[in-house]
Amino acid sequence: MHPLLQYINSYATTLLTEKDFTYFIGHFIEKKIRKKQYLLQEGDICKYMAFILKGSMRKFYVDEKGLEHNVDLYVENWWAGDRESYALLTPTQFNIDACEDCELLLLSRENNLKLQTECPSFNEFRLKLDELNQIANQKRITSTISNSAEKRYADFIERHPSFVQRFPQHIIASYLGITKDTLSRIRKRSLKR
Amino acid sequence: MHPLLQYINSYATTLLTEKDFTYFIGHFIEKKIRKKQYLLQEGDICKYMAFILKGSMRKFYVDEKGLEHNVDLYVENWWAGDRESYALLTPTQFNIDACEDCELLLLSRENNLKLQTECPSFNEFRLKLDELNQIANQKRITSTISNSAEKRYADFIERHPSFVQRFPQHIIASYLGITKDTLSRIRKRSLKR
DNA sequence: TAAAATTGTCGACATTTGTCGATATTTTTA
DNA sequence: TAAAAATATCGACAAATGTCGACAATTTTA
Repeated sequence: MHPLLQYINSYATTLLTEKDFTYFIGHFIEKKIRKKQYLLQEGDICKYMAFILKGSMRKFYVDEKGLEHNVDLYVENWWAGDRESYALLTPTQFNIDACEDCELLLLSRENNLKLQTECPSFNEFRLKLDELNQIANQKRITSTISNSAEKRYADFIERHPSFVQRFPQHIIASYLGITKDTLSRIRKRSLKR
Repeated sequence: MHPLLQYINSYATTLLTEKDFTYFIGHFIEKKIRKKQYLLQEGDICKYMAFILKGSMRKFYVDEKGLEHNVDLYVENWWAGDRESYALLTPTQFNIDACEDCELLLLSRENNLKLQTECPSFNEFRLKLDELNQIANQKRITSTISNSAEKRYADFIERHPSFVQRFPQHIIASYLGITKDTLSRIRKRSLKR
């Protein structure tokens, strides 16, 4: 089964048939991008939401001092994009690039709206996904405002065990809001226990 | 016009008529709660999402040391509740209480689902609200992981100027992930400029 | 209105985290 | 395969933030 069909149906109560899926998938554009290539760059309008079939990506912004801050990490079966820019058609402040070679399915805003009206399963899926997303954001915010760096890293490992292998430490550190040096110390300390 | 009708219509493209609204509002329960009373307590299932007509509330949890961490602040025209518990019917780890006397409109999960299927404007509104919510969460996460306490407080004032008057400092401090003492110092420093 | 609770501030000190330059190792590129 | 870039670690020191006890001012409660 196509991974996107499997994914959609894992969220919907009324399943998409293989036949409907053929129509459905026609609204997506296949795209491959190689490691370090950009899907989105600061100043662009985010034209597509990208469903990741294979590979990993990160979203980051560059502050006044020129430092990168990684705000999101993505792997298979996640959506990469800047929702603010996508919805409001404003220039994004973010960059998204590939951390590993990627296979993506791009969905434009127009096709997104089209599927929303034409395809009830997709609509339901969208609501469900937003719900889960909000739950995940709540957890991340809660952890970030109330825990030490050490506890945040422990939470991170628990929530995303595979990420530890797939993203370099300095990117994970930035995602957690700490420096690579601090993360390095935390890991060293944790070995001693 | 009823504030909830005004609110819904500010998000929907197809407006709710006054007549439809009469049916619509029938799905909500009016409730008043006084300052310091609880809407939700740790261990409860969150049965209702509460639309705030008047007043202010906070969502917080109590850590192992017995310290409160304020994860969300709410005022008029916001929704208070724990979405994870509401959607998945799991016991919540959060508490929600009133910071000022409140007038609320409660929407049960059943009525929520009912409105979703029966009322297209509500459905559209829900999607739109989730979208804005995610954008706001992205901003909060970005600020929290990449800025100093001082900059986070400046961001907070910019995004929620009225909150500074309506919530005590120690609650705002906790919301920002810093101690009341640190916030007190930050405010003192900022006076000198 | 008096007592109690809440709120905000402060100073001294402790702890956590950041900064920077150096270096070793691994991975990528030419 | 050699050179370059990326990654991870380290120590010394600096800066930011937390902890704690005290206290004054304000608000709430009885």
